Amino acid sequence: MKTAWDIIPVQRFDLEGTLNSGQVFHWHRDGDLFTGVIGGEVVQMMQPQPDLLHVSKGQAELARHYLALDHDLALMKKSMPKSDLHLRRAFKYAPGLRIMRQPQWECLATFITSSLKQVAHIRQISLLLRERFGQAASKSTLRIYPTPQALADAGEVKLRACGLGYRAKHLHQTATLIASGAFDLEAVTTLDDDAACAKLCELPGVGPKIAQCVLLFAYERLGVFPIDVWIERVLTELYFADSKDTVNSKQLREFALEHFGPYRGYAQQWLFHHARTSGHFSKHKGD
DNA sequence: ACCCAGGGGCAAG
DNA sequence: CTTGCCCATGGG
Repeated sequence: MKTAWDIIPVQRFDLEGTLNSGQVFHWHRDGDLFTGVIGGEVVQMMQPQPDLLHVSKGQAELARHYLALDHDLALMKKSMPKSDLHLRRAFKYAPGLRIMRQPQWECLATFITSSLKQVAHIRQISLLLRERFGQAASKSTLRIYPTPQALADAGEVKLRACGLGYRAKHLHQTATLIASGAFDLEAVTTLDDDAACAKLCELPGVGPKIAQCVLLFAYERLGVFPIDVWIERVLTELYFADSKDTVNSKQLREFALEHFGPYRGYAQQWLFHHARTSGHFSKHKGD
C-alpha cells in the first residue's frame, strides 16, 4: 500500500467520471482509491475534494498527461454553440470529464474487443488479457496490457478462451500485422483525420466507429465524433425529434460535423456520458 | 444496398 | 431456469 502522495490542484476535473466514461476499462476502484497501470507503472489516484487530485508519489506528471489535465475545457466549451441547451445540460452534468491520452495499441486492442459488448464484459476481457498475456508491472502483481507480439504469439485459440468470441480472430490478425511491422500505428499520426480513419479501418475488426474512438482517445483528435448506437439515439431524440423516423446515419454524421465545432469529440463525450448515466434516455429504441 | 452471423455475461422474467 | 439484449464489423 502506498501512502505517499503527490498532490495536484485541479479545476474542472472528475476522476471517477473520467475513468468510468467508456474510455478505459481496467481501473480498479476500492472506496475512493483507484488503482491501474499507466505505461508500465502502477499508479494510484484519488480525489478527496473536487479541487484536489492525489497521485502516488513521483507519478504526478505521468497522471497529468494521461488524464489530459492540461486540456482547456473552458476554451472548448466556448467554441461550441451557445444556444444548444441539450449540450449545455450534458456539460453541466459532468463538467469535469476529460478525454484521456491512452496508449495507441492498448486503446485500439481494447476497442476491437468492445464491439457489441457491454462495459462489464469489456472490462472482464481486458483484465483477462492482461493476466494471461501481459508482463508484470514493476513491483506489483498488476499487469501491463499485452504487447502486439504477445497477442500474436498467443494465437487465436487462446484469445478465444478469454471470452472474445469471433473478436479473437480480429484481435489476433491485427496484433500480428502490428507485431510484424506491416502496419505502423505511429505512422497514423502524420495523417489528417479522414485519412487516419481510413488507414485504421484497414485493420481487421476495425470499422469507422472503432477507428474514430481510437483517434479520439489515443491520438488526441478532439475533432472526431464517434457515432455508436447510444449517440445515434441521443442525436435523433434531441436534434431530430420531428423527423426521428426518417433521419439516417449520414444526416446525423453531417449534423455532428457542422453543429458542434472543432472540439466536437468533447461534445460527444458529454452527450454520451449524460445519456448513459443520467437515466434521461431510454435503453430501447422507440420506447 | 440490405442482411445476418457471432460468444458470452448479465439482467429481467 | 430461460430469454433477450448488448458502445460493430465483415462477408454474403
